[in-house]
Amino acid sequence: MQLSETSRRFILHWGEMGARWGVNRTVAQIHALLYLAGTPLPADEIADTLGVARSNVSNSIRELQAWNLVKLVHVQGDRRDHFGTSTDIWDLARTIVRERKEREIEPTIAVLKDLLSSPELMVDGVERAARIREMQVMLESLSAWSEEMLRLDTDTLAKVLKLGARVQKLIRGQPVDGGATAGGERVADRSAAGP
Amino acid sequence: MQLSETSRRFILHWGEMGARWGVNRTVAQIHALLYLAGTPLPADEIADTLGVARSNVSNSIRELQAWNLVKLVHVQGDRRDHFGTSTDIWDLARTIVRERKEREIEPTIAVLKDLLSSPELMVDGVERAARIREMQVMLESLSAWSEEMLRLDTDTLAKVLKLGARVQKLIRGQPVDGGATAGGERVADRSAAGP
DNA sequence: CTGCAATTTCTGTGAATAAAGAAATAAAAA
DNA sequence: TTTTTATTTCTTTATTCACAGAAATTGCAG
Repeated sequence: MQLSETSRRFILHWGEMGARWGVNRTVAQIHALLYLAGTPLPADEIADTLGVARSNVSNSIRELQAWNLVKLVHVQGDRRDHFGTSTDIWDLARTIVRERKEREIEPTIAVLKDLLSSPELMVDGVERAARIREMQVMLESLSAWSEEMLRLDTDTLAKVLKLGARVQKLIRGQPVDGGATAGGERVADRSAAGP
Repeated sequence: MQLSETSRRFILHWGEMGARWGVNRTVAQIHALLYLAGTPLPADEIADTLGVARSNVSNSIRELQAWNLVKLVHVQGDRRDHFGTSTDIWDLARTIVRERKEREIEPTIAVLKDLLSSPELMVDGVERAARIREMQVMLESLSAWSEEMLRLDTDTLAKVLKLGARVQKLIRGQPVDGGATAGGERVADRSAAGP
């Protein structure tokens, strides 16, 4: 496929962004290309268009499929596999958030819980244990919150975002529930956070 | 400093997580150590504790300072520089989000805007242009939303998270404003997003 | 069942990144 | 001012990662 200068720049930038967020540059570029194309593409065309090796595309596609970002599609009258991604950007965002949550946040919460249940936890003193606990509580909060957000359809999600921080006005002085607020018990000096 | 098994595991895991999100492993480990320690530490002690070169610590600290995560502190009766981080986990989360937003989201929005203002934009057809635009709109929404969230203090933020998706009930059928919802005009086939 | 086309897996190479050590600089005490 | 200690910067080495090409496998068609 022949790429316009605009498409080329878009793909290049997206590859760069991916790299900064721990995603392989080529993987990100391929996804950007499929998003822009809007229609499923065969692997060799992807390779040609981006100027990377066919095998590289194969592995990158496998990665994207593992992330549920790309699906195998068959096209009438063509033996080759075609690969496509959703053209709904909110769909894609949801998928990425969901996957990162499952692969990274949840396992981290599990590790923290494990550390907190260890019998030798207090060797370092209660303050350090409390900090590990605070981190766990925070990640749990974010996890539960994103879980709920992921269930919303695109239009509702967009509205919630638009409402933004104005939500706080609905909360002010109006307790959400009786539990302790996350990050409530702060420990240790804050000298390092000074101006 | 002597590390307990718990602390060691915490730091190792955090380094691993950092790596997955595009942060240098040592940089993440140093930050984890400072968070756990709760008190500012001199560079050589960090190097000893983590078993990395003194120069490596120097460079990593510089990086953490650039991220506004670590501050230089002076300790009475000690010539050496000490480095500390906030022990408020929500503080840290806010800082990380703010920095990533400024370094990566905002510049990306700028690039997309630039692409969209290019005279040769329509070379690829209106559908591709529309997809780039949708991405820009989404990032703008997220940016504006996070901007507002970052202003909230820890307690309010925790409450907003607890409220979670229940916010939607407040919205249902009750338009937030008159503008078009983000991601509204979907284009191209969705064949790739099948079951 | 044979042969071609498509695709994946494996392996070696090159590039980018990270880290160590050496050298240079800066700062403070004697 | 000299000496010692702390810190950074620069250079070299090592490790990791990405990628290409070759080899192997799969699957369809004749």
